[in-house]
Amino acid sequence: MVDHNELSLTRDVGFLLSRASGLVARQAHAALGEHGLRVRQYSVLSLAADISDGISQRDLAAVLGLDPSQVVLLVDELAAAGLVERRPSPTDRRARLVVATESGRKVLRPAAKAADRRVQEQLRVLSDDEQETLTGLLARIVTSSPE
Amino acid sequence: MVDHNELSLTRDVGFLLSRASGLVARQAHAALGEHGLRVRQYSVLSLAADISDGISQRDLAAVLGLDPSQVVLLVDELAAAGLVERRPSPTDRRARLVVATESGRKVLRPAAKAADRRVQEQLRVLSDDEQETLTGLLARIVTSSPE
DNA sequence: TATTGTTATACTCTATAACTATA
DNA sequence: TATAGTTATAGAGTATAACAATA
Repeated sequence: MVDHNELSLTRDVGFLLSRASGLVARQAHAALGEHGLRVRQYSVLSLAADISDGISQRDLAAVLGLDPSQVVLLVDELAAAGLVERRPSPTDRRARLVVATESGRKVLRPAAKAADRRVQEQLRVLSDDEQETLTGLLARIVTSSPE
Repeated sequence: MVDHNELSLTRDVGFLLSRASGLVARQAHAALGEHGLRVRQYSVLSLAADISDGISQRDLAAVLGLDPSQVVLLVDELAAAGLVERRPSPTDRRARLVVATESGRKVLRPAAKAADRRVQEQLRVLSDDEQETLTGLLARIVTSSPE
């Protein structure tokens, strides 16, 4: 056995972020899998459902922190499953707006609930206030970072 | 453009953890790369250096949250570079203890400093107190999770 | 029987470069 | 010239299963 308090990694923010993220992602992945979604697909579908006019793939990539080429494949998969569709942008003939279909919204709602329930279970070591604090700190890191 | 405040993902802990972790890992990866290390290799080397008697691969896997089979490859790479060595355990002939070599410690120190500097730059949106709070919250999530 | 380390495999994630069509 | 989307590729991360040696 190993005493965690002796280890520099135990106080390393990068390591802790990676570990915590991995643990939570694993739970989310398991919960979403029962609804036929991977985490990445879920996040794309969630964004497409949030923005009723549709969102360009470029904006999807920016919000998700992904390369646009990765978004293409994710949207391909969701479109093949009938959960989103690509519509031509009325203002830019290069762009294609990704919109959640009715079927996509029907899948999204219970999937979101299932994932949230699982993640909440895992975060129950933190009080509601502490979870709020964590969310706020993480959001500031994310929004302050360029690119 | 997209207004972040309208999006459910912007308040999703799992998403924020994944984004923040990715952003920090990218910086750490860039800084460590200049010292010939990837993030995973760095964390193994750091643990091996912290525990002077050596640490079994099984314990490495447990602390790092990795599968033991992944640790084999990481230790292979570090051993090939002369940064760690595998010693037979005096008490268990199945186990092999991973120990940092003198050369490994010489690589580790500046690498750790470079990575820390880069990550600190990225986290400068948070005060020292806030960083402490974040670290504490993350540590509780990690240590409270089974497996 | 269970555990330590190992090999193997497959899938996902991440990073990059290059191309097309439009702006 | 620059941008939106696309295709292609390669390396790294992650998840499993199975096996030999040892406990």
